[in-house]
Amino acid sequence: MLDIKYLRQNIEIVRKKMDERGQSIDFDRFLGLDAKKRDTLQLAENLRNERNSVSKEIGELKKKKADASALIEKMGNVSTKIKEYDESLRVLEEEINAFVMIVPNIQHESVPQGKGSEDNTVVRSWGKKPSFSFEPKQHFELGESLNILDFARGAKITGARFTVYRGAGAAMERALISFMLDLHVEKHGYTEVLTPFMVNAESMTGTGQLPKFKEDLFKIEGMEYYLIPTAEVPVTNIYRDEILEEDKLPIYLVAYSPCFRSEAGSYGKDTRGLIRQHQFNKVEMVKFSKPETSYDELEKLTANAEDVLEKLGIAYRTVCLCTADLGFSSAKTYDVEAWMPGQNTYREISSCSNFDDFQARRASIRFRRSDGGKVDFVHTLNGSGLAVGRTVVAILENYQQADGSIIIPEVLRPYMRGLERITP
RNA sequence: GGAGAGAUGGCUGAGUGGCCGAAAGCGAUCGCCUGCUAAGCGAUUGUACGCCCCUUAAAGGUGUACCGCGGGUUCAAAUCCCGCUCUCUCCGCCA
Repeated sequence: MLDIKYLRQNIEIVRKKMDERGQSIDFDRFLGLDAKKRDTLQLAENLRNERNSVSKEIGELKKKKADASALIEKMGNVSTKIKEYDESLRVLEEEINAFVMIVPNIQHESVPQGKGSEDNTVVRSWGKKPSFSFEPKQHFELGESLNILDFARGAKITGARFTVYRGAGAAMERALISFMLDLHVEKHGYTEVLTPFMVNAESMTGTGQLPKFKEDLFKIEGMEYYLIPTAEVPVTNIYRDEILEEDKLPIYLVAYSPCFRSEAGSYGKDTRGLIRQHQFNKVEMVKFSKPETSYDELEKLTANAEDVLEKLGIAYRTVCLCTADLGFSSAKTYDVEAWMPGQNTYREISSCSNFDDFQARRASIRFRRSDGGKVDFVHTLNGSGLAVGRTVVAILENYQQADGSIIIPEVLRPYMRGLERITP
């Protein structure tokens, strides 16, 4: 969420920024609520002040066995009035809170303006797209004919958008998870964490999934627990409601987790294959940074994601999302898109974002500056490193051979008992 | 699942209705002392929000709230009552 004080004082800037994002938000209503709240707060606090001092007098009178009944009666009325003010404050605060919770983040000045994904700008590309002497197949055809992906049985066991992996397919998924974790830990300086895969409502609110995106989540029946849509949620919330020491920053964490998404609103999209599943695996990088270095950290984080594809030898391009395509909580996002020959297109395989202090304010993650002891919000960042299922897709499609077999990228072989090729 | 105990500041820990935003100790910061270190002495040491001051911010002043969370009783709640959450111990069950 945005800083209410900042919002109050810079309303025109925020209005303009939200226009650029294609958001129409009733800021006048907010200003009215905010002014009314502060007036009411002032009245309530003045009464409390009176009650506090008179109550002290009453205590002293009683100690001297003097009569205090007049004061007690008067304070009874004051207390009733305080309760009334408190009630209207509660209502006002609820409305203000509901308002600020659905206002998106303010984009960084370097974010390109645009009206849709066609306005995202390509910032770089890497690698050579493979050329084939045959018509390259899509991953689901390859996976089914090699008997390593079983969509029909996934659908039988659970339903649409669930898949059974078998043999070398299952092994490749697991190998990728280990390979990615090892790379980020050994080469990029991250600490591995393994977190709960269900979280409570506070955690979902902290990272911005709640209250606005409830319909995208799976909720546990009868409990206030949700299945995580990304490890970003539990990992970022590790430090919720904490004040960190400046010398601990930046903190780099990397986590594997399955991700659960309802994919409401994407019916009919990517219905075949692994691209869009209700449950998929992901390795996620999360950073907690000082504000002054967070944009450098974003560049490094994105490079860390790209490094996975470079090690696997898969061509990619990196795009900077424009104002219209930016996620709710993000101030700036790079998507890394892997080349998928079977689909003859680039597909998103990682999304790396800087949230500035937007999540940190919601989740109350702060740090104490070592000079002066001032407490500030940290900046949080995260990025996929990478989406594992989509990486399997990229490998199958890029490394397919004329005979339908798949060459396994060299870096992955030690994680797959030395297997070099998947054959029918 | 059953029974019991507990939750106070960075940490330990006192506090059963007003003198408590909270003793004491530890830690930390600054200063003094000392050839250095240690010891010793003194001071400071939570967060949030409102208002004043101010061009803004900071600093400063002032008010309010916060003793796990949410309600209640009372002129007045860390303290009494109710509900919840979490932690610990014992029993049961269990990978």
